Amino acid sequence: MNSKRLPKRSVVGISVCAAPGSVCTGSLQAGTSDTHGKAIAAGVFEIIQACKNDPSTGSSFYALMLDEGTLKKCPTEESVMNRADLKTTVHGKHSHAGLEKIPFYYKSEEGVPELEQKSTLVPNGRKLEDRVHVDDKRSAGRLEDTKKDPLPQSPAPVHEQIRLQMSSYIPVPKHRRPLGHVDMEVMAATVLTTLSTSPLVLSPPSGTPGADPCSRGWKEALSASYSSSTSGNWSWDASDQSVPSPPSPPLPVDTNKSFLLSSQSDDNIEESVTTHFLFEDPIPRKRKNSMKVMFKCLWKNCEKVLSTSSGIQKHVRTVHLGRNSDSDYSDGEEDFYYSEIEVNMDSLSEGLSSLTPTSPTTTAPTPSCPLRDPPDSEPALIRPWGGKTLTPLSQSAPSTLCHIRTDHAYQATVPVSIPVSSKFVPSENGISISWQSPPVIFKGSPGSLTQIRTVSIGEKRQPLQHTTVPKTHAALPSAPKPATGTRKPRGEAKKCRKVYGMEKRDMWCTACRWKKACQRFID
DNA sequence: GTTGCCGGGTT
DNA sequence: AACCCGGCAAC
Repeated sequence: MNSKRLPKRSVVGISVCAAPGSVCTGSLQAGTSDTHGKAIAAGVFEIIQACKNDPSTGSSFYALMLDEGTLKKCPTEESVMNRADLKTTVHGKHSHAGLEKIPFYYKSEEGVPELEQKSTLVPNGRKLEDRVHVDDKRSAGRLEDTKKDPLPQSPAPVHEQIRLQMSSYIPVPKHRRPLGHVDMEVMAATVLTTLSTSPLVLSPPSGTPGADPCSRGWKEALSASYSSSTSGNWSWDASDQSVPSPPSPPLPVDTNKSFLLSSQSDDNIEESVTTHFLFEDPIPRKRKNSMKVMFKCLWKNCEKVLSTSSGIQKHVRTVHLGRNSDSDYSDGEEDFYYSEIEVNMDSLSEGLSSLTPTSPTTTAPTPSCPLRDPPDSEPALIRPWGGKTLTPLSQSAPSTLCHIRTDHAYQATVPVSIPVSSKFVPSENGISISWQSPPVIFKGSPGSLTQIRTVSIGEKRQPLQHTTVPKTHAALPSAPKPATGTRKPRGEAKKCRKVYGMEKRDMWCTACRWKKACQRFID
């Protein structure tokens, strides 16, 4: 993928696995073609609504729903595994590593399918791409064996074959209109609810070896997807070394989102909730604690943050993608250009509360990274703390936070008060926040956040070395500033006035000369 | 009273 | 943005 803008995606697959006795759902969607453009099961779309293990029989049940609305029940995982139209495998005896990330199949704009496998956990030492190919070949071969039809050209035969292969299925009226994704999710929720009431679910057995890794894998997959969707840096998990350099803006693809991406609906919040419900994601509970999910535009130099995904989608679609603002049509491409972030609303409100006329920081300009040296009015004075050189990287990244430790930097506040420098603008799409900081995940209690300032010890100060702000630095939404309206306590360090005296006022730092907070002897 | 510095004004 | 200063609050 060399292009910065990823091709449109049409299909996303998500693996599904379940702990013994547990329930999980996900979508498993057969693509229209494999990585070589070979058509397999074109048009077949199905979702594994749920699966659970039956320890008494050792088998698993899979509830499958085909795109025409047929709900099927597969008594064994093999019956799922052997499905010719499945591009990916559900957990099985041969994938005991448990965690599999299913490749994301993107359909490029040229119509040439591409495999965008971003993250691969190799269960059996095999690359997942290889695995997919093998599976595809195996599937194709099975088709050939059974039907003597080398390449099924239409979905209909495949469907028929699926029906033949299924040991049982739950019939659904065929004349039913094709399900929308929301309907599918509702149905999935229904299935989930049904299954979750099973005693097997309520008292999961302690471990069938074959299924246990699945549970772990599922949890890990969830965890990985969540972390990747909220970490703010768009690196994949540690096992993922095959990620190409991310496009600009980075690609926020995670499992959950991939699940959602199959939908063209604008109402992704509801979907998200549904998804969380379906996945029994602990995230909502976590977020109850004043954590609000915001959606941040990842477009370069765009810091737009909206409270709703539809809003950010519309923003991306209209502002960056140049789509018609009237049209709600979404091909999902916008999803690449925004990410989900968590905002600690407590911190935010705290920051907002400081946006009062009495706030001493409201006029704080956005931290910037001036490359130039400040005009040095004191050539004889050694100032190791001033005039540091910034790397080109820090220049090119406007959102990169930089410490400014020049004598003129008194106006540049320490970049910690993100909410303070935020603009909180209500909009029709929800709350819009614009800030000049990188995507930040606010985690942990605000009380644990401390304002980081360069510590000076007397006049022997080390050159500023942590130009690149540590990650923890960015996670300082609301440095516990003194209560709004109160002054910053007077520092302990001597200031230029005391050090140099009035007679050497020209040796003072500029801030001191201007009766600003001393920048040379920072507390 | 001294000192630090915020807020605001001027250039 | 750089510069300046009134005024406030902590010492």
